[in-house]
Amino acid sequence: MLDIKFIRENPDIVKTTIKNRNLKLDINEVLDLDTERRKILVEVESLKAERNAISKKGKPDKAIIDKMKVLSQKVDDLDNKVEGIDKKIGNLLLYIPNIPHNSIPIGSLENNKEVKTWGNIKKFDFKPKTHMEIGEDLDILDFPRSSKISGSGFCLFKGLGALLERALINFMLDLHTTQHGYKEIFPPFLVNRASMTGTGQLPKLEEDMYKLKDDDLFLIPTAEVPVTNIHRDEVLDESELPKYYTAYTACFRREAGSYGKDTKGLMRVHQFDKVELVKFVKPETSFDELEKLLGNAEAVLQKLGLPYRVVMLSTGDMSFAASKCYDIEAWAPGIEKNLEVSSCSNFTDFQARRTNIKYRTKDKKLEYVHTLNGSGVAMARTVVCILENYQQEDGSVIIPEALRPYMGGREKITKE
RNA sequence: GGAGAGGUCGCAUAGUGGUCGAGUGCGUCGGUUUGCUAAACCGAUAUACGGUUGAAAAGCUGUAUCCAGGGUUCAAAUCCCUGCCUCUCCGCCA
Repeated sequence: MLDIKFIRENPDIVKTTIKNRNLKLDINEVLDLDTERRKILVEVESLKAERNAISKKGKPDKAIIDKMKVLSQKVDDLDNKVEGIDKKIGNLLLYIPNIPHNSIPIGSLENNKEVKTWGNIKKFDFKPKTHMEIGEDLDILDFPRSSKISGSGFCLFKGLGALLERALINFMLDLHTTQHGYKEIFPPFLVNRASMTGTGQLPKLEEDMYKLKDDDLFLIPTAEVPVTNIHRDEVLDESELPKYYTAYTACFRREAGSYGKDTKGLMRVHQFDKVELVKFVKPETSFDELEKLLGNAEAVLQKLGLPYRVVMLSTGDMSFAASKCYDIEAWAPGIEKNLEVSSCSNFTDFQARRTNIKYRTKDKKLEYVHTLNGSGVAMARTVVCILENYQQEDGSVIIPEALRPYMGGREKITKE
């Protein structure tokens, strides 16, 4: 969320932001409430000062107690008013988006800017199969049975398919920890309400989350949630920054409201594996750190030899917490689609304010850190791309060289 | 799951209703002293939200915060209730 002081002092910037993001939102209500709140604060605080002064003198006589009763009643009333206003302001602030960086295009979906492509789209001498067909033919993906076990939108990996999944997890974690300087984290997959609110999934997106009602716990939709919350309500020292974390977790998404869209195979499933990258950095470095983060995610696809493009999202297409965001889309020749396998964002201090993560500067001041995260990368769709890009006419799938050490030296997936 | 103990400033501790403007020790920072170091001594030592002065840096000032949320009271760190977390023991368990 934004600082109310910033909104108070820069209403025009905020209004322009809302317009550029194609949102309909009136910040005048917040500004009016803020003015009213400060007016009441002046009044109630002076009453409290009076009460404290009397209280300090020790046991009062009857007349003074009567006066204090009246005074306390007034304080109560005004306190309730302030509390009510605070709640309203808090709610409204949750819907005011982050300020986009001035390097990104203004507009919506069609204004997204392709900033890079890598690799060559492979030409096939035969009609390439979809990953569903490949998975079934090789008996490594089993959708009928995952439906029996759990319902639609799940996947059962078998044999070398399961090994491929495990190999990808290990390959990515090793790459990020040994080559890119990230610390490996294995967090809880269930988190409490405070954590979900901190990273912004709640209260807006509660419908999209799997929830354990009896315990008020949520299944994480991404490792971003537990990993960012590692430092919630903490003050880091400047010398500790930047902090780089990488974590494998399963991710759980209800995908409510996306019925009928990309529902086939592994493109949009309720549970998928992902290796996530999370950074806590000093404000002045965060946009450089975003470029590095993007490079770390790209490295995964390059080593796997999967062609992709990088898209800089426009103001209208970016999540409201992000100031700048790149999507990486890998090509899947079977289903003939670009699949989003990573999204790398700089949230500036938007998330840090919400999660209350600060750092102490050399001259002992407290500042909010900047947080970033990106997928490095999301597994299910990457499996789609590997199967479809590396398929052979005989039905087998060549294993990318980078993964072979993780698959017992195997070079090919064939029917066992 | 059962029984008990506990949660106060960076850490450790004191604090059974008003004089708590939260004491003390340690740590940290600044200073004095000193050939240097140590010791000793002196001083400082939070955050948030307001108000106000100022061009700004910063200052002055008020309020809140003793795990969290409710309650009692003219007045709560202190009394009551609920929740969360930690520790000890018992039970169950991969």
